[in-house]
Amino acid sequence: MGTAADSQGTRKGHKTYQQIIMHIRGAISSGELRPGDRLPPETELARSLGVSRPTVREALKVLEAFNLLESSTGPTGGTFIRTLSGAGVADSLKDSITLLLDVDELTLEELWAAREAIETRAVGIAAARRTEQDLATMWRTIESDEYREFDDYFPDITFHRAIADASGNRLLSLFMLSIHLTLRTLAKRYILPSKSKQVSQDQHRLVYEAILDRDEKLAR
Amino acid sequence: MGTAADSQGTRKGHKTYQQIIMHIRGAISSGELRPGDRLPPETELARSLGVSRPTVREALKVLEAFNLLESSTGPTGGTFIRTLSGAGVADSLKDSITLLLDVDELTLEELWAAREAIETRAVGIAAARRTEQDLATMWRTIESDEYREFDDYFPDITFHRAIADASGNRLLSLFMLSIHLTLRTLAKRYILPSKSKQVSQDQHRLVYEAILDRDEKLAR
DNA sequence: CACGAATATTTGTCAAACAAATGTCTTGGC
DNA sequence: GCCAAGACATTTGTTTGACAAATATTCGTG
Repeated sequence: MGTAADSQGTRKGHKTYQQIIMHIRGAISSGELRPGDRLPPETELARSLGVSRPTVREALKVLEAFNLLESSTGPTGGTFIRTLSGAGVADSLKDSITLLLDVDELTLEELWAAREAIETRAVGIAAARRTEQDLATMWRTIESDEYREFDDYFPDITFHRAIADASGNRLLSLFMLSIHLTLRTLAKRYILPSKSKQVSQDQHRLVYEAILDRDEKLAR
Repeated sequence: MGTAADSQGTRKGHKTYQQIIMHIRGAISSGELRPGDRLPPETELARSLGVSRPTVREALKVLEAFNLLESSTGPTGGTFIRTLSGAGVADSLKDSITLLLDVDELTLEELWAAREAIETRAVGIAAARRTEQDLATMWRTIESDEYREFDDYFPDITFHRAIADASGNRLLSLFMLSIHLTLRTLAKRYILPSKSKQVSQDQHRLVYEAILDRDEKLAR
């Protein structure tokens, strides 16, 4: 068996609501259910699955919490398959990382070091495979007005995301984004001393130019 | 607002069951509820919160799916706070990554490249700050019989985890573990051509000796 | 003393209903 | 004919009450 209990009861699932979770999850994995698709109403789902509505709902609420479904009321409402995105996963991951920090299963130093480690690699990869479009995006984030107004706490995020995206690796981007979201969450709790925006911006321009020159070492 | 919808309704929570999720989650974050603690029975919880039991259950099932709670029946049973661990988060993350792969929001190449990127950094950090105990653990994984019997598909996992652990960064370890769990899951689906175990083992010994010598470049 | 059955407790599931939200349709007025 | 306001229909959200299943404890009996 796995080192930890399998989340979502993906393995055993002898409980009814877990079987339903597996069922719907599998349908999404196989492409049988695609983003935008609408599930039958809960009562009908319950009937067709041969279970009661509360049991169906327990399953739906779990899948909803994992950003796989979304529900709304009304005639045009219902339960819909969400568009799966790294951003959604990163947001969930942010919650988990925040919790680990809260219970001291992780330190702020480790979080920061991980950010540095991943970003360093991402910059290296980005420098090697950058495209004109990536450069344009990065340049825009440095120049734009929106850049400064984006977030009082971490205006950096947009820029760092651009770097991660330029690496062309969506998993690294996901990890980076989750770390940044966590930092932003922390910043909202304890008002961190805001770094000088101008200094930050200058540093960004240096990194940008290094990537422009494909100079991996300098970029790091 | 956030770039993506906040998972678990952490933000708004105008739906009752989401408020309960927030409530319990907050109690765990603040340390009010600690691992091993037992929640009141569902009926009593419902009464004290002023809601119905199905509503309470929808919240509990979500928290259970996130590996924060576990339930069992019987007099000694009930709902308990789980010990939060990176392993649990990594396991959940594995499910999400697997789903992203299924719907082509991620490629196997990106997964593999991310593993390489993170591990490379982890090895570098590990080489710089390795302890005798870390070395002992790594050596044991190379030598032990258990090492070979651990998993038919990826006996590497134990060794790679030892590397990540030696980096002293639990977040990097978490990321690494989630990637390895994903690979193992994929390996179980499609029986991958098994790499030569002896070759793999020899490579591991080389990495080990490099870390022993604190030679960062060679380790990479 | 040992062992099995009754028992108590807690989660798991079911059933039927009402409340809230939200489009759609109808109807009345102009 | 057109438009707006209210009635209506549909779907999720929530409540109530009950029964089933699992399981540790207790009690009774050999």
